[in-house]
Amino acid sequence: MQQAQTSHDTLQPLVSKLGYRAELSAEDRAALLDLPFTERPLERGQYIVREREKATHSCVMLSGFSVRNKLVESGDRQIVAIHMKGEFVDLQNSLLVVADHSVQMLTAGTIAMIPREAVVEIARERPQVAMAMWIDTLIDASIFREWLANIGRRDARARIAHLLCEFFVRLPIAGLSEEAHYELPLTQEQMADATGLTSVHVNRTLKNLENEGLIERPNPRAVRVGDWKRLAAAGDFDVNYLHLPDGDIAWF
Amino acid sequence: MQQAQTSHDTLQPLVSKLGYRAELSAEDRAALLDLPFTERPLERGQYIVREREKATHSCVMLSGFSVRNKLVESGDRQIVAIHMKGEFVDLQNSLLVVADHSVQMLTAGTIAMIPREAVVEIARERPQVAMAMWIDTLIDASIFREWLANIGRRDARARIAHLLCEFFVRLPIAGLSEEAHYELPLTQEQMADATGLTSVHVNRTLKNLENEGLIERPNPRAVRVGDWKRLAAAGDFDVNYLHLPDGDIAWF
DNA sequence: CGGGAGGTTGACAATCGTCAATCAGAGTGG
DNA sequence: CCACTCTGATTGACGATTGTCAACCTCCCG
Repeated sequence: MQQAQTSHDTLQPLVSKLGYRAELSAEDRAALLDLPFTERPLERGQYIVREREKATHSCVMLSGFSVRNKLVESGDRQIVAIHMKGEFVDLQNSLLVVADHSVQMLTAGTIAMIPREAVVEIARERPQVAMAMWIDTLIDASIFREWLANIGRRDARARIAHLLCEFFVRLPIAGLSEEAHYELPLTQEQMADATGLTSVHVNRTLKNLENEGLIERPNPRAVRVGDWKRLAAAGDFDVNYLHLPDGDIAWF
Repeated sequence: MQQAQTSHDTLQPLVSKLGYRAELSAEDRAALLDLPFTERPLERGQYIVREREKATHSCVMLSGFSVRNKLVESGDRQIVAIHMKGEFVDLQNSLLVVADHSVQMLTAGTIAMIPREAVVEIARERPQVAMAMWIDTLIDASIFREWLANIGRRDARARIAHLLCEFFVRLPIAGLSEEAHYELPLTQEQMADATGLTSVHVNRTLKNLENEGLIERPNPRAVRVGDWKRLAAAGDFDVNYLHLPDGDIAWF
């Protein structure tokens, strides 16, 4: 079943992630690693799925960042989620058949494409795998809800602070940063699309957070958290919505 | 397993709904109807689950309306979903253990409370039921994404029009209205909490839609759709995100 | 060296929020 | 039947957060 060009461990990031969601037996893990897939390198800006198309595969991020976004009539874009290594990007699109949003690469990276039928089959055969994927979907939904509250009821300053906090927590868990600084994979315009603001206002808000010492920015894209407590307070940030396993939330 | 005071058909609205999501055998349906539950009448404003609490039951709406909401630090409320008859209200809360949002009755109504373990068990034993519930969760998430785009990237007029369109489509499917008019279960303040606006602005926006003939309002809570095409256009409304079975979307 | 994408800044406009008063309708007790 | 009260709807005046427009800057890359 396996593609020749890839090793048997390619899907390991996925297995690790799902292993947090539900107890998986050795057989469950082996079955996941044995899922058929095609590895595909993608460039920055490339589309994985387009709104209204029928998706035939589910994708797992192996490296790089991607976003899910929707277009509104005015032509404006709303980014509804950001995905990183190990995450399942469009279970929804392939199970729901007609995609209700697009998925686009934010940076260059690689994905593993798993045929829709293989996902359905493993879910049918292995209840614990199905449960883990279901819980993964539930956590996705929890993040959407938090974003709704963020965009609907917080001002620009809090929205940006909240987004920075979310990266600050999620990146190290995906093994993508250490210590208190990281490189943002988003342009200011993309941050605007994620927070319901404009790029101009995002720029001003970042400057503001910097002036007050909540963050430092060695360069426009790098963020160093100057004062975690104050940043979290400014963003009204409470990790609960990420539903992290106990071990990961020790210090937040 | 069944509670004495309730009939064997009480959960039928749930079975019908899940039956749309995936093929269910007669045994699957019987197993769902046999789920243990407690029927509970609730008053307007009563809480079913509170943020940060541990939920022990999943609830199915039997009558009335409920909302899921989150509070932000300023004390403002964001309504993230509205539920009606037949819908599973907090699968998420019970599987994720710690609730990331509250669930509150919008009107008086009754719910069926199913113990968390019974839900997990039926999902483990019956792959098709698990699949249906999973897909249900995916559709919930699709609605969250549409709301994100609505709140993040549309102006007040479009947000309100979109909300009215969503009710206009969902109510008859739940068997709760006919023809082109319905009674809104939301106060204007609640509409504001659902759209990220203020009640004052909701009021002005409704007047505006009325003046332009997109809707009529025999009384403040009743809505009669005056011109569906123009209302849908004003709200940038596209039913796709509700992922309705083909039979239901004929005329939208 | 030139081009382009993205970041930064200022002046100005507008959507939307705040505050506060008034109104309409439903329920309640006398 | 009539105050009385309470919630929700309505309206106006005013203010502010955020958007628009446009210029310029900076860095990277071919």
